Amino acid sequence: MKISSRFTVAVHILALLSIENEAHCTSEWIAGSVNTNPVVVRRVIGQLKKAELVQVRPGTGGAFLTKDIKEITLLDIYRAVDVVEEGELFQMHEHPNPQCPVGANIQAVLEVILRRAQAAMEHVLKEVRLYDVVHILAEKIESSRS
Amino acid sequence: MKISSRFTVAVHILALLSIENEAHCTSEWIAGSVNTNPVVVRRVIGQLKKAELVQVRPGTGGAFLTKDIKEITLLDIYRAVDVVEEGELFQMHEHPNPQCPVGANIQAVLEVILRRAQAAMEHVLKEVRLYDVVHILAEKIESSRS
DNA sequence: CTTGTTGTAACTGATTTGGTTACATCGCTG
DNA sequence: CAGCGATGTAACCAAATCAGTTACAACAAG
Repeated sequence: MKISSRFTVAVHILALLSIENEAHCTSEWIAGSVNTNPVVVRRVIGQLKKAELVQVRPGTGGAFLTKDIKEITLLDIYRAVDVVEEGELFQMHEHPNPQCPVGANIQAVLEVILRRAQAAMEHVLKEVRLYDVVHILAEKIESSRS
Repeated sequence: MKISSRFTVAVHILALLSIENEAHCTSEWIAGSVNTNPVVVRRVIGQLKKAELVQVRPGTGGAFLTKDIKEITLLDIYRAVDVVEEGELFQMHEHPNPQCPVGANIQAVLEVILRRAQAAMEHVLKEVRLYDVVHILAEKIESSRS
């Protein structure tokens, strides 16, 4: 089971908006970079708009960032695209037998541990800013140009 | 997107085998505690067998642990049930445009970061032994008995 | 030989995902 | 003011995955 590519696509889009900030970034153009369908891009951008990370010029089109890339963490993006419910990365089996001592208590025990595991993962995302991604990306682009 | 309940079910099963180690633990009996179908239990036990965490008495049936519960970590169980491929918790979108500088490089940049995030999560699982789960569980059972 | 259990295959319905078509809406521009 | 290009959204689809279920051959013990 994998976390939906919506998340990595969203990071791709935002990095693109940052690096190509002069361009007219239409959904079709972005879709060309991601290699997907423009509607998929618009759906993701819709979620990023709700999270107030981007705006779209009405009528003429084209998306752009609304925040400093130092102010956006990967966790913000991850939350924006709603790819994992808060505290529910791990699925529990519903209704274990309350008559069984193990069944009655296992969920509570696991919940604490698994939330901690999920939090550790999300903590890493929180520590990485879009700025860092763009920065590393720009370095790679620069060095591959030579 | 959630990680399959196979994992939490597997932990439930192993904790049960440890706590009720005198009982004749058939798949049907275990299914009664988990509240699922015996075949689901057998499937999970099949994976736990491959990982050499349990054995099943042939013919007469009944599963039992083959290791000390201090020697089994939640990560071992998580790997046994094969619920997330190694290093692939996050799905990337295939074939971003190599002509686009961002498309050509974004994957490599993200991979490093996302592997780190996944590793952080799995590290927490590695630090928790089945022993710890059983221990907390036994405490809860004891206190709820009063 | 009968009984109880396992291992496995096969099928199901539900859910999610990503892709696609279609279309109303809205600014810009000629 | 009419046409063009872009957006937002609904609707539908195929593929994948899950968990549940039925069915059955194999096996050990009594």
